[in-house]
Amino acid sequence: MSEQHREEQAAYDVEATQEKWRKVWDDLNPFEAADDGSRERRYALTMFPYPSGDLHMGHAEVMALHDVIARYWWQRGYDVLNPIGWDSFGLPAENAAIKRDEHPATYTYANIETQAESFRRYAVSFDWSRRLHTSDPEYYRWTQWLFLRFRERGLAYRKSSPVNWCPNDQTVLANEQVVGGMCERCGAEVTKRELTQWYFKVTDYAQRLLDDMDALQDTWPERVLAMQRNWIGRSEGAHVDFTVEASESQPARDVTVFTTRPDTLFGATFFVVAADAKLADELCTPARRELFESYREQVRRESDIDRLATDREKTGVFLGRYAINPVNGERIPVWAADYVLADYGTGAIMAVPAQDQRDWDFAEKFDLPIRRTVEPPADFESSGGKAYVGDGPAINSANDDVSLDGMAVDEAKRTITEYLEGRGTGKGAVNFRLRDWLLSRQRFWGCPIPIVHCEKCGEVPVPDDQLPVELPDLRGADLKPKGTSPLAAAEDWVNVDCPSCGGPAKRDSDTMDTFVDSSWYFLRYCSPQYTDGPFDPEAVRRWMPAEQYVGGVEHAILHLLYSRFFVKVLHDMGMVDFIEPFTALLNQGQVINQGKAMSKSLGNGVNLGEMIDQFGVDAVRLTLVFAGPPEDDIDWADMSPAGSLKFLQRAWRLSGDVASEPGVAYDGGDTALRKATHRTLREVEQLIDSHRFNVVVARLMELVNVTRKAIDSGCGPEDPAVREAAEAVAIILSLVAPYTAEEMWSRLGHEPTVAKAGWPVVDEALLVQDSITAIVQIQGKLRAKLEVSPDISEADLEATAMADEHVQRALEGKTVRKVIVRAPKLVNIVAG
RNA sequence: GUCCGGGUGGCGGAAUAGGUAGACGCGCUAGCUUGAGGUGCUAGUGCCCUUUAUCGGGCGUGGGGGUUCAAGUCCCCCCUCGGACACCA
Repeated sequence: MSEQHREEQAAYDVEATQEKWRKVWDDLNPFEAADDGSRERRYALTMFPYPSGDLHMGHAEVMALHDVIARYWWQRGYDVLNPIGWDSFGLPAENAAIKRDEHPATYTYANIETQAESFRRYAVSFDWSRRLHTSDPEYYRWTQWLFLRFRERGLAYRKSSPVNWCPNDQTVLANEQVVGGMCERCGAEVTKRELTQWYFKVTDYAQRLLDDMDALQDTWPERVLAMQRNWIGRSEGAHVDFTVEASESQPARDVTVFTTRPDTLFGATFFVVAADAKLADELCTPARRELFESYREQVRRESDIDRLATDREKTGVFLGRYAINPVNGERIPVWAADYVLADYGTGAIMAVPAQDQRDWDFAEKFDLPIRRTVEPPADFESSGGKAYVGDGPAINSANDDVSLDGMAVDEAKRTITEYLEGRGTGKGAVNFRLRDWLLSRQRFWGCPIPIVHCEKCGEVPVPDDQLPVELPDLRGADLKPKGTSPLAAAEDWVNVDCPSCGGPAKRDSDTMDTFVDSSWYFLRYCSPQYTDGPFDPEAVRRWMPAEQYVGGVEHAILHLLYSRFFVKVLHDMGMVDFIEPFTALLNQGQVINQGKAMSKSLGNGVNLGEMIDQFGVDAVRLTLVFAGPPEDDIDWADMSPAGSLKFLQRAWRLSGDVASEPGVAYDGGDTALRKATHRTLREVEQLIDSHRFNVVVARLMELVNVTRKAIDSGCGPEDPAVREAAEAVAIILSLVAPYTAEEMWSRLGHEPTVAKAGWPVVDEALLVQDSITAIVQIQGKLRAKLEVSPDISEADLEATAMADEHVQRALEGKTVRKVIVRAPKLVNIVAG
């Protein structure tokens, strides 16, 4: 082979190859779901992107991993639904547009086009015919429709309460969007505001959201399930009624507390109400008023971030009142403090300092009594013990009718709860941390809430036949956040006739949280053009639930919890027949650089476009898939896209060396190579099922290596087994590197597209091994390897092992005590 | 503090019905190719000892203990890194 020829053989033109096949694929359009019942259906779903800027390394990783699954399903002959769309409403687009003095729609749709083009170049096997954007009226019409149905079921309602307020974005935030006291989007410190807002009643579904996770136990990442359980925060305990004594100017009243430790009721030595709760205000005596109000001011000024500081000094004020402990009649002082949360439980607690560290700290600070009602272990006090939260016999816990003394915590809880229930002063209760989902936003770029407020009729839903309530254009208007929705200023839009009485009325001017849009998009994909409802129930029955959902762990709570909630409500409405939307979930890791998340401030960002320009789409995809297990982070600094490109060229070169004709019978081919090919195919099948894509690549590399050897120094390029192997390489490679695979396929004499070549049928006969390497251990240490028949008897294997010269030498002067034989793989000799 | 993951060569990572630790790749070393560099190709590469080269030996999966003929894998204790939640009564 001449040098020049070798040079030509050595590499293909990455750029030109991409150009060439892009056009061919556009014409072939191979990835539209047939949905005709001819083949078994599979739904491969990936979290749809938010249209800010172009695609980045993170997108590249998810899509590379997701596409391995989708493309494998195609090869296996399934009818695959692999749709794409954009989560195109939302604050970041609105903020960016304001900054650029553009309309959010202009900015958003321009970004979508850029991203769509990048996805096509990146060669993800999407069904482009089902593309959707949540900001299209055809889509949000049904978001509004769903909102109205939820409202009819009492699951969407308005209430006034203190809400999380982002002073920067000038809008409210759901609890889930406050991260560490900061706005999830912009990082500003979140404050509180009293506002009337729309909520979804997720709390009605708390128990079911928790229970139904059992079905996801083996197919969702444990940490996501743990985070959701944590967020739902179910705790069992009891409600206990305390009577707060009358003061000079105020009547007596009952106040209920929630506790998980009703067994410690005899140890309650004071009573605490959340300082920012209405209850504190109501209980406070006139004499303590001034102190209380100044304390409350101080609490309100504290942002959530201050409250997060650990080891904070306890603060509080006495409210001048006393509560009566229902089991021992004791008068205990009522305090207001900020360590009790207004929106958890009832906003009031019984304080049991002996068994709760927070109460202990408070008692110490304000010199309040402490009385143990659970006996700590003997060495507890001497080792500086404070609050004791462990198990132990109850002490000091008896009145004339009931005694807990001597009981373990569980038994004491049961006993006291029954006692309280019998007396009507308490009962067993379950409490959840989960709050209702606050969904209204005072911003422009979102789905309008389809409600009209009429002075006469009150809240009036916009009739279904008048949907969608479209966003007014407002081009040129000032969209800057002012604390009320910019929609409120669009007079032509806001002022309408009441749909009920025809009188003057105003539209609700808030828009919905974008998480509402994304809670049902996966259903819309099943029938994106459907006009009689949000989705065609038949289409959804055919495709849902999605077999595989791929996306980032950042949505572990928000999006995934809300989507689960939506599906359960739709199930109760009889619109879907399943209760969980996503059968399996895969959270890919992050792409980081030099040990740190990529960021502008660190200047360690890796530009996806540049990487693709330099190494090509396939090499970038291969690098991301080969880097490690999909759920682990990838440090780009440790990766070698140049090495990936090198491998792709090696694989590609095989296709040029195959000397047999397409369609040749493989039967007569070299058995060793055929075995390697079929073993690889079987292994790859299993590896993909268990998401070990990095190992798939390793096995593929091995197959390329043995094929290379077969060509150069084995059976030679004419052998049909070489063709079989090269074709298998192209098909496996098509899951990760579609351009190179297509180029190989073409050079092997086939028509496009390799993506639908079909997975080769594994010949079981070729998986049978003629011989197997048995190992011989002495004292558990490897001493010899034997090539033996796979069905060798135990006796024969032992005899062969004992006869081996290495074994003989190692056993010299020793007595064999015991021989363990596991035919055909192992012999272990114990000698001494 | 609580919960969830991890700790395997210089690096990314393979390997669990307990049975050859380090597959595959990166990097590195030597050689060939080349005017040079790169690419490409061949060989080697866990650590230590022994040997001219063989042959061979010892040690090795964060640390310590245990179960077992046999432990990266199972059990107990500890160290450590990462993530999530965090005054949730």
